[in-house]
Amino acid sequence: MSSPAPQTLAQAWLGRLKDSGYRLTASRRAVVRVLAESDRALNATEIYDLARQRYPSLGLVSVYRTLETLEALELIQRVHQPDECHAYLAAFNGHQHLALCQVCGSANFFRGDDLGALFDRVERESGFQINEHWLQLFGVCAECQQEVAR
Amino acid sequence: MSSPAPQTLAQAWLGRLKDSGYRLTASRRAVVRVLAESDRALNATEIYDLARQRYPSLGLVSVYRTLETLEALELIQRVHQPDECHAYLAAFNGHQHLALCQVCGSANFFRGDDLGALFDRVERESGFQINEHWLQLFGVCAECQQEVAR
DNA sequence: GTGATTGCAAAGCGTTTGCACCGTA
DNA sequence: TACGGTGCAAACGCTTTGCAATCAC
Repeated sequence: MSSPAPQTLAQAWLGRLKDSGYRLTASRRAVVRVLAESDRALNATEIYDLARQRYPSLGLVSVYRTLETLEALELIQRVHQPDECHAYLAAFNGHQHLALCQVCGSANFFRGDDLGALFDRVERESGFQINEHWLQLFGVCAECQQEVAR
Repeated sequence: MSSPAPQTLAQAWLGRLKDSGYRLTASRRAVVRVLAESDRALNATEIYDLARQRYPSLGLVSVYRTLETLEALELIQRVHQPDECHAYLAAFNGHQHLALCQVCGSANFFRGDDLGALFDRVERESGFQINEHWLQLFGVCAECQQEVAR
């Protein structure tokens, strides 16, 4: 039932799809590869345009349906930004947080171990019970800073 | 030119609108009052429904246009949530952060003084230059916890 | 008086649904 | 072969635009 050890993220996702009872089709492969290989969050239209380079007869509807499936399997996650809240990115496990570059759009996860004290304080002071949190940083990644410096 | 000291948040916003050269109309007053008096983030349709209780001939288009104006003046801010990213809330100055109740929807700001160390660490370890950040907590407010306990 | 603002209707855009055909397992 | 998955077209819901009438100043 279980697939062989995957060499790439895309292969791992395809294995998960197969193991979950989904069929491996050209449409799904194309969408999966685009998302698994991207370092920035992409919306449906962007994925559509990129994936059609590999598989021209892909339909936009299949992109939406594949996004829904991948999100349900927690392989990808939706990313909210000031002017774009329907973009998707490979999901990470555990409590990681996002740093989004405002120049190139690249997304990087970082650890947020130091947040515990803040959460404790808020719960103590306000009585608010915290179930979940979002922490996102917006700025300029190291690479883009070097671009500007040149 | 400047308006008298306002007694309420709604009056303060109307003063800012007037001082900025906007006319005070019944539509704007209705939208301003609804938003200034709400403790939860509201989207255009919710504002429309609430504001028409005060001013029935209000048009939905005016809600959208007033939201645009209030956001440009930084009197309100857009709030992103997992399933709703076009809701608006009174804006707070300085670096406050949001705690959103998943039961009643109420929004509360809290201080995040303790974040400096985390940001320093991220900048040092990754070279990412942080310009802005979003921190939102999702959970249950003190009032709703008591409701459940009853 | 006059020009900003309004509500209506229509257009626009991104997303979802219905359906007959296709291709994976 | 069976039925899950597809692409197309149409429907849908939210938001924006065009415009003549209105109303704040």
